[in-house]
Amino acid sequence: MAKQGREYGGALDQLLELTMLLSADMERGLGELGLTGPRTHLLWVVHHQGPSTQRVLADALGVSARNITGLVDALVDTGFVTREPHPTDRRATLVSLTKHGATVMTQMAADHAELAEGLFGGLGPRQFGAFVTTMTTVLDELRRRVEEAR
Amino acid sequence: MAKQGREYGGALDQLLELTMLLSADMERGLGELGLTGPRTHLLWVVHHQGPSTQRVLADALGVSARNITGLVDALVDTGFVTREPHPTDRRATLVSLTKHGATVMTQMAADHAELAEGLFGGLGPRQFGAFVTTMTTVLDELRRRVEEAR
DNA sequence: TATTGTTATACTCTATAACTATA
DNA sequence: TATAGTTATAGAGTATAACAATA
Repeated sequence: MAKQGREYGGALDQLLELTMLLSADMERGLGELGLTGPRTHLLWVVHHQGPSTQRVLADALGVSARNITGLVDALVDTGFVTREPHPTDRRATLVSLTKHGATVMTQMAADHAELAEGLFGGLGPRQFGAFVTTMTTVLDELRRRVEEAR
Repeated sequence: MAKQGREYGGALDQLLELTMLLSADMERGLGELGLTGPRTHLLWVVHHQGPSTQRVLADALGVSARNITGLVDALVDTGFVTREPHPTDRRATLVSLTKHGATVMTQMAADHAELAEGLFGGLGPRQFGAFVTTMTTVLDELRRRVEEAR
Protein backbone atom coordinates (compact mmCIF):
# COMPACT_ATOMS: atom_id res chain seq x y z
CA MET A 1 0.00 0.00 0.00
CA ALA A 2 2.65 2.49 1.03
CA LYS A 3 4.82 1.26 -1.84
CA GLN A 4 1.95 1.67 -4.29
CA GLY A 5 1.40 5.22 -3.05
CA ARG A 6 5.03 6.11 -3.59
CA GLU A 7 4.88 4.78 -7.13
CA TYR A 8 1.85 6.89 -7.95
CA GLY A 9 3.57 9.96 -6.55
CA GLY A 10 6.64 9.29 -8.66
CA ALA A 11 4.53 9.07 -11.80
CA LEU A 12 2.89 12.40 -10.94
CA ASP A 13 6.34 13.89 -10.41
CA GLN A 14 7.28 12.65 -13.89
CA LEU A 15 4.25 14.38 -15.36
CA LEU A 16 5.07 17.61 -13.53
CA GLU A 17 8.66 17.57 -14.72
CA LEU A 18 7.50 16.90 -18.25
CA THR A 19 5.12 19.84 -17.91
CA MET A 20 7.94 22.18 -16.96
CA LEU A 21 10.37 20.91 -19.60
CA LEU A 22 7.71 21.11 -22.29
CA SER A 23 6.89 24.75 -21.59
CA ALA A 24 10.59 25.59 -21.37
CA ASP A 25 11.22 23.83 -24.70
CA MET A 26 8.32 25.60 -26.38
CA GLU A 27 8.96 29.08 -25.05
CA ARG A 28 12.62 28.87 -25.92
CA GLY A 29 12.98 30.61 -29.22
CA LEU A 30 9.80 32.66 -28.83
CA GLY A 31 11.91 35.47 -27.41
CA GLU A 32 14.06 35.58 -30.54
CA LEU A 33 10.89 36.04 -32.58
CA GLY A 34 9.73 38.86 -30.31
CA LEU A 35 6.94 36.71 -28.89
CA THR A 36 5.77 35.63 -25.43
CA GLY A 37 3.56 32.76 -24.32
CA PRO A 38 0.25 34.67 -24.13
CA ARG A 39 0.90 36.54 -27.41
CA THR A 40 1.67 33.24 -29.14
CA HIS A 41 -1.48 31.71 -27.72
CA LEU A 42 -3.50 34.56 -29.23
CA LEU A 43 -1.76 34.16 -32.60
CA TRP A 44 -2.46 30.42 -32.45
CA VAL A 45 -6.19 31.06 -32.06
CA VAL A 46 -6.28 33.56 -34.94
CA HIS A 47 -4.20 31.18 -37.07
CA HIS A 48 -6.71 28.36 -36.54
CA GLN A 49 -10.00 30.28 -36.40
CA GLY A 50 -9.25 33.10 -38.83
CA PRO A 51 -9.85 36.83 -38.22
CA SER A 52 -11.56 37.19 -34.83
CA THR A 53 -13.07 39.91 -32.65
CA GLN A 54 -11.31 40.72 -29.41
CA ARG A 55 -14.34 39.46 -27.51
CA VAL A 56 -13.91 36.03 -29.13
CA LEU A 57 -10.20 36.08 -28.31
CA ALA A 58 -10.89 36.98 -24.67
CA ASP A 59 -13.18 33.96 -24.33
CA ALA A 60 -10.78 31.65 -26.19
CA LEU A 61 -7.85 32.62 -23.97
CA GLY A 62 -9.92 32.82 -20.81
CA VAL A 63 -8.72 36.33 -19.90
CA SER A 64 -10.36 39.76 -19.53
CA ALA A 65 -11.21 42.00 -22.48
CA ARG A 66 -8.76 44.56 -21.11
CA ASN A 67 -5.99 42.01 -21.36
CA ILE A 68 -6.72 41.32 -25.01
CA THR A 69 -6.43 45.04 -25.74
CA GLY A 70 -2.89 44.94 -24.35
CA LEU A 71 -1.86 41.77 -26.15
CA VAL A 72 -3.23 43.01 -29.50
CA ASP A 73 -1.55 46.42 -28.99
CA ALA A 74 1.79 44.65 -28.57
CA LEU A 75 1.22 42.33 -31.54
CA VAL A 76 0.24 45.26 -33.78
CA ASP A 77 3.34 47.18 -32.68
CA THR A 78 5.57 44.22 -33.51
CA GLY A 79 3.88 43.53 -36.84
CA PHE A 80 2.17 40.19 -36.22
CA VAL A 81 -1.48 41.26 -36.54
CA THR A 82 -3.69 44.11 -37.75
CA ARG A 83 -6.90 45.62 -36.39
CA GLU A 84 -9.60 46.03 -39.05
CA PRO A 85 -13.13 47.38 -38.63
CA HIS A 86 -15.80 44.71 -38.32
CA PRO A 87 -17.88 44.71 -41.54
CA THR A 88 -21.29 44.77 -39.81
CA ASP A 89 -20.76 45.65 -36.12
CA ARG A 90 -19.14 49.05 -35.75
CA ARG A 91 -18.39 48.44 -32.07
CA ALA A 92 -16.13 45.50 -32.84
CA THR A 93 -12.70 45.11 -34.44
CA LEU A 94 -11.35 42.11 -36.32
CA VAL A 95 -7.85 40.89 -35.51
CA SER A 96 -6.08 39.33 -38.52
CA LEU A 97 -2.58 37.92 -39.07
CA THR A 98 -0.18 39.96 -41.17
CA LYS A 99 1.86 38.10 -43.79
CA HIS A 100 4.69 37.97 -41.26
CA GLY A 101 2.35 36.64 -38.57
CA ALA A 102 1.03 33.94 -40.90
CA THR A 103 4.55 32.89 -41.88
CA VAL A 104 5.64 32.58 -38.26
CA MET A 105 2.57 30.54 -37.29
CA THR A 106 2.98 28.15 -40.22
CA GLN A 107 6.56 27.53 -39.18
CA MET A 108 5.42 27.02 -35.60
CA ALA A 109 2.93 24.35 -36.64
CA ALA A 110 5.76 22.56 -38.44
CA ASP A 111 7.95 22.78 -35.33
CA HIS A 112 5.08 21.37 -33.27
CA ALA A 113 4.91 18.34 -35.57
CA GLU A 114 8.68 17.94 -35.46
CA LEU A 115 8.66 17.98 -31.66
CA ALA A 116 5.92 15.34 -31.57
CA GLU A 117 7.92 13.14 -33.94
CA GLY A 118 11.03 13.62 -31.80
CA LEU A 119 9.25 12.70 -28.58
CA PHE A 120 7.21 9.71 -29.78
CA GLY A 121 9.02 8.56 -32.92
CA GLY A 122 11.32 6.32 -30.91
CA LEU A 123 8.45 4.30 -29.43
CA GLY A 124 7.17 1.07 -30.96
CA PRO A 125 3.64 1.14 -32.41
CA ARG A 126 2.32 -1.06 -29.59
CA GLN A 127 3.97 1.08 -26.91
CA PHE A 128 2.76 4.32 -28.50
CA GLY A 129 -0.81 3.02 -28.75
CA ALA A 130 -0.83 1.95 -25.11
CA PHE A 131 0.53 5.34 -24.08
CA VAL A 132 -2.22 7.22 -25.92
CA THR A 133 -4.87 4.98 -24.36
CA THR A 134 -3.54 5.55 -20.87
CA MET A 135 -3.19 9.30 -21.44
CA THR A 136 -6.82 9.40 -22.50
CA THR A 137 -7.86 7.66 -19.28
CA VAL A 138 -5.75 9.95 -17.10
CA LEU A 139 -6.96 13.06 -18.93
CA ASP A 140 -10.59 12.02 -18.49
CA GLU A 141 -10.05 11.60 -14.77
CA LEU A 142 -8.33 14.99 -14.55
CA ARG A 143 -11.09 16.71 -16.52
CA ARG A 144 -13.63 15.10 -14.20
CA ARG A 145 -11.85 16.43 -11.13
CA VAL A 146 -11.51 19.94 -12.54
CA GLU A 147 -15.18 19.95 -13.54
CA GLU A 148 -16.28 18.67 -10.15
CA ALA A 149 -14.24 21.33 -8.36
CA ARG A 150 -16.04 24.18 -10.08
CA MET B 1 3.41 8.47 -42.87
CA ALA B 2 1.11 11.46 -42.84
CA LYS B 3 -1.31 9.53 -40.64
CA GLN B 4 1.49 8.62 -38.27
CA GLY B 5 2.49 12.29 -38.02
CA ARG B 6 -1.06 13.27 -37.15
CA GLU B 7 -1.17 10.65 -34.41
CA TYR B 8 2.03 11.93 -32.87
CA GLY B 9 0.67 15.47 -32.95
CA GLY B 10 -2.50 14.32 -31.20
CA ALA B 11 -0.49 12.72 -28.42
CA LEU B 12 1.50 15.92 -27.97
CA ASP B 13 -1.77 17.85 -27.80
CA GLN B 14 -2.92 15.46 -25.07
CA LEU B 15 0.24 16.17 -23.10
CA LEU B 16 -0.21 19.92 -23.52
CA GLU B 17 -3.82 19.78 -22.37
CA LEU B 18 -2.79 17.69 -19.39
CA THR B 19 -0.13 20.27 -18.62
CA MET B 20 -2.68 23.07 -18.54
CA LEU B 21 -5.26 21.14 -16.54
CA LEU B 22 -2.66 20.02 -14.03
CA SER B 23 -1.46 23.55 -13.32
CA ALA B 24 -5.06 24.75 -13.09
CA ASP B 25 -5.90 21.93 -10.67
CA MET B 26 -2.86 22.62 -8.53
CA GLU B 27 -3.14 26.40 -8.40
CA ARG B 28 -6.81 26.22 -7.55
CA GLY B 29 -7.03 26.64 -3.82
CA LEU B 30 -3.65 28.35 -3.49
CA GLY B 31 -5.43 31.69 -3.62
CA GLU B 32 -7.52 30.82 -0.58
CA LEU B 33 -4.31 30.09 1.32
CA GLY B 34 -2.85 33.44 0.26
CA LEU B 35 -0.33 31.73 -2.02
CA THR B 36 0.68 31.96 -5.67
CA GLY B 37 2.54 29.51 -7.91
CA PRO B 38 6.04 30.99 -7.51
CA ARG B 39 5.64 31.50 -3.74
CA THR B 40 4.49 27.91 -3.36
CA HIS B 41 7.45 26.71 -5.42
CA LEU B 42 9.78 28.53 -3.02
CA LEU B 43 8.01 27.03 0.02
CA TRP B 44 8.27 23.59 -1.59
CA VAL B 45 12.04 23.93 -1.89
CA VAL B 46 12.43 25.09 1.72
CA HIS B 47 10.09 22.31 2.88
CA HIS B 48 12.25 19.67 1.17
CA GLN B 49 15.74 21.13 1.62
CA GLY B 50 15.34 22.85 4.99
CA PRO B 51 16.38 26.44 5.84
CA SER B 52 18.11 27.89 2.77
CA THR B 53 19.92 31.06 1.73
CA GLN B 54 18.25 33.26 -0.86
CA ARG B 55 21.11 32.50 -3.24
CA VAL B 56 20.28 28.78 -3.05
CA LEU B 57 16.60 29.54 -3.61
CA ALA B 58 17.38 31.70 -6.65
CA ASP B 59 19.32 28.82 -8.21
CA ALA B 60 16.66 26.26 -7.29
CA LEU B 61 13.84 28.32 -8.82
CA GLY B 62 15.94 29.50 -11.75
CA VAL B 63 15.18 33.19 -11.18
CA SER B 64 17.20 36.28 -10.27
CA ALA B 65 18.31 37.12 -6.73
CA ARG B 66 16.16 40.25 -6.93
CA ASN B 67 13.12 38.13 -7.54
CA ILE B 68 13.78 36.01 -4.45
CA THR B 69 13.93 39.17 -2.35
CA GLY B 70 10.39 39.98 -3.49
CA LEU B 71 9.00 36.50 -3.00
CA VAL B 72 10.51 36.19 0.49
CA ASP B 73 9.25 39.68 1.40
CA ALA B 74 5.72 38.59 0.50
CA LEU B 75 6.02 35.25 2.32
CA VAL B 76 7.34 36.97 5.46
CA ASP B 77 4.48 39.48 5.33
CA THR B 78 1.92 36.68 5.06
CA GLY B 79 3.52 34.57 7.81
CA PHE B 80 4.83 31.56 5.86
CA VAL B 81 8.59 32.04 6.38
CA THR B 82 11.10 33.93 8.51
CA ARG B 83 14.48 35.50 7.68
CA GLU B 84 17.22 34.55 10.14
CA PRO B 85 20.87 35.57 10.11
CA HIS B 86 23.19 32.95 8.67
CA PRO B 87 25.29 31.49 11.52
CA THR B 88 28.65 31.82 9.77
CA ASP B 89 28.23 34.11 6.72
CA ARG B 90 27.06 37.54 7.77
CA ARG B 91 26.21 38.49 4.17
CA ALA B 92 23.61 35.76 3.88
CA THR B 93 20.17 35.16 5.38
CA LEU B 94 18.47 31.84 6.04
CA VAL B 95 14.85 31.42 5.00
CA SER B 96 12.92 29.01 7.25
CA LEU B 97 9.29 27.87 7.39
CA THR B 98 7.14 29.20 10.22
CA LYS B 99 4.91 26.69 12.00
CA HIS B 100 2.08 27.85 9.77
CA GLY B 101 4.24 27.42 6.65
CA ALA B 102 5.24 23.91 7.70
CA THR B 103 1.62 22.94 8.40
CA VAL B 104 0.50 24.16 4.99
CA MET B 105 3.31 22.36 3.16
CA THR B 106 2.63 19.08 4.98
CA GLN B 107 -1.00 19.29 3.93
CA MET B 108 0.09 20.08 0.38
CA ALA B 109 2.26 16.96 0.23
CA ALA B 110 -0.76 14.91 1.32
CA ASP B 111 -2.90 16.54 -1.38
CA HIS B 112 -0.18 15.73 -3.91
CA ALA B 113 -0.35 12.04 -2.95
CA GLU B 114 -4.15 12.11 -3.09
CA LEU B 115 -4.07 13.61 -6.59
CA ALA B 116 -1.64 10.93 -7.76
CA GLU B 117 -3.89 8.22 -6.37
CA GLY B 118 -6.90 9.79 -8.08
CA LEU B 119 -5.16 10.00 -11.44
CA PHE B 120 -3.48 6.59 -11.54
CA GLY B 121 -5.45 4.51 -9.04
CA GLY B 122 -7.92 3.45 -11.70
CA LEU B 123 -5.26 1.89 -13.92
CA GLY B 124 -4.35 -1.79 -13.79
CA PRO B 125 -0.86 -2.65 -12.51
CA ARG B 126 0.28 -3.69 -15.98
CA GLN B 127 -1.08 -0.54 -17.60
CA PHE B 128 0.42 1.68 -14.90
CA GLY B 129 3.83 0.04 -15.24
CA ALA B 130 3.81 0.47 -19.02
CA PHE B 131 2.83 4.11 -18.62
CA VAL B 132 5.72 4.84 -16.26
CA THR B 133 8.16 3.12 -18.61
CA THR B 134 6.96 5.14 -21.58
CA MET B 135 6.99 8.39 -19.61
CA THR B 136 10.60 7.68 -18.66
CA THR B 137 11.52 7.25 -22.31
CA VAL B 138 9.70 10.41 -23.41
CA LEU B 139 11.18 12.41 -20.52
CA ASP B 140 14.69 11.26 -21.40
CA GLU B 141 14.20 12.38 -25.00
CA LEU B 142 12.84 15.72 -23.86
CA ARG B 143 15.71 16.26 -21.41
CA ARG B 144 18.13 15.42 -24.22
CA ARG B 145 16.56 18.01 -26.52
CA VAL B 146 16.54 20.73 -23.85
CA GLU B 147 20.16 19.97 -22.98
CA GLU B 148 21.20 19.99 -26.63
CA ALA B 149 19.47 23.32 -27.22
CA ARG B 150 21.55 25.07 -24.55
C1' DT C 1 38.16 40.61 -5.97
C1' DA C 2 34.00 37.89 -5.56
C1' DT C 3 29.58 37.07 -3.44
C1' DT C 4 24.96 38.12 -0.91
C1' DG C 5 21.28 40.66 -0.88
C1' DT C 6 18.92 45.25 -1.58
C1' DT C 7 17.36 49.53 -4.01
C1' DA C 8 16.05 51.53 -8.47
C1' DT C 9 13.79 50.98 -12.66
C1' DA C 10 11.14 48.79 -16.24
C1' DC C 11 8.35 45.32 -18.85
C1' DT C 12 4.68 41.61 -19.23
C1' DC C 13 0.52 39.57 -17.80
C1' DT C 14 -3.31 39.81 -15.10
C1' DA C 15 -7.70 41.94 -12.83
C1' DT C 16 -11.69 45.26 -11.75
C1' DA C 17 -14.16 49.50 -12.53
C1' DA C 18 -15.64 53.46 -15.08
C1' DC C 19 -16.56 55.15 -19.56
C1' DT C 20 -17.63 55.72 -24.86
C1' DA C 21 -19.61 54.21 -28.87
C1' DT C 22 -22.62 51.26 -30.83
C1' DA C 23 -26.34 47.57 -31.03
C1' DT D 1 -30.44 47.87 -21.83
C1' DA D 2 -26.64 45.18 -23.29
C1' DT D 3 -22.24 44.60 -25.64
C1' DA D 4 -17.30 45.80 -27.65
C1' DG D 5 -13.46 47.90 -26.57
C1' DT D 6 -10.60 51.54 -24.12
C1' DT D 7 -8.73 54.31 -20.27
C1' DA D 8 -7.44 54.26 -15.39
C1' DT D 9 -5.47 51.92 -11.73
C1' DA D 10 -3.33 48.14 -9.26
C1' DG D 11 -0.72 43.91 -8.14
C1' DA D 12 2.32 39.83 -9.20
C1' DG D 13 6.36 38.04 -11.42
C1' DT D 14 10.26 38.78 -14.06
C1' DA D 15 14.82 41.14 -15.55
C1' DT D 16 19.19 44.15 -15.45
C1' DA D 17 22.18 47.46 -13.21
C1' DA D 18 24.19 49.91 -9.40
C1' DC D 19 25.34 49.57 -4.69
C1' DA D 20 26.48 48.16 0.34
C1' DA D 21 28.24 44.87 3.39
C1' DT D 22 30.92 41.00 3.93
C1' DA D 23 33.97 37.09 2.48
